[in-house]
Amino acid sequence: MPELPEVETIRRGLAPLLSGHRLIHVDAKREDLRVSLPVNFAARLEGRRVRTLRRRAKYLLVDLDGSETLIVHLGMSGRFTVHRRGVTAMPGRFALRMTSIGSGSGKHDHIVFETDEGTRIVFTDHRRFGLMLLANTGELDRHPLFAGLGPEPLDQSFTAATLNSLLEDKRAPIKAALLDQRVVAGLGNIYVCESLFRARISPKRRAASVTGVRATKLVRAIKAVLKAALAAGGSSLRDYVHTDGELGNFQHHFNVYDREGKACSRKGCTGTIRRIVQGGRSTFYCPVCQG
DNA sequence: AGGTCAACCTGAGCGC
DNA sequence: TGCGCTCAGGTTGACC
Repeated sequence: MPELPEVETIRRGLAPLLSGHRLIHVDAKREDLRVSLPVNFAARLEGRRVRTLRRRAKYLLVDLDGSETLIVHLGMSGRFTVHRRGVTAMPGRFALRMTSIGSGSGKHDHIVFETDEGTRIVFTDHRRFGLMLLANTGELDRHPLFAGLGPEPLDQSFTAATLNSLLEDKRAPIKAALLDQRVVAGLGNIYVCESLFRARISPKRRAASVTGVRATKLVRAIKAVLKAALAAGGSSLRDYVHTDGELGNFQHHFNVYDREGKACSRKGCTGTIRRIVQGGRSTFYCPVCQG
């Protein structure tokens, strides 16, 4: 599930449960995620108080007292489930499952956090492409995971001029360039496809040729798509269908993603959504709108 | 140097 | 019911 809108939705959902609270117990049932957990991971977290939750690109950053930050990446299948005593729902929408049963004993439940309120937050990741690391809060910008990241697409500083300078000289197709986290940080396959559709730019177009009005439209489209997805609480796909809490519903607003063979949704367009493979990943687009 | 692709891992869905 | 194949929201390291 996790591109920028999903990670941000999770951040907003977890923040009130974690900020200002102490981690009383941490249970690392499995250490071999994409990167092995730091040594003594659980022991290093137990007793620490959470200051704030931030997000950079698709990373969730949990600032702890003692100037350390827990870095979390959800990979392809990572998710958090919240279990509160007797509580089965929370206001608002997030891509979190709220339940009072079955806490943390599933086959792919890898890490369980318990706070001083008795809230249990379970990290589940069946493909184990996610990661959790610890780093000094003050040195995050220089951390190898963050040093090369491009701008946040929702920042004011992300403009057509910014995008232009990032794309010049790039011979790769615009689709591949936008997936490159060094160009823009936080976009994934869904929102790249949706943004290119909204800007009516062919995914096959050479990145360096996206200039002028095209760059302006693309930047606007990226921001609009991300904001709409955020307002919907992100997208919930596939393995999320069995969840029993409030979930994001942006998947119902997809114009191209996973819509191969379906009619283009743009009014008056008679095109059919096509699926092609670029860089080993599916691209969905309307050959009429995005010719 | 930059671009492309396989690999990491597990499960779901499909055709037979 | 089961086998074999393809595909999945991401990232990275090896290769041209």
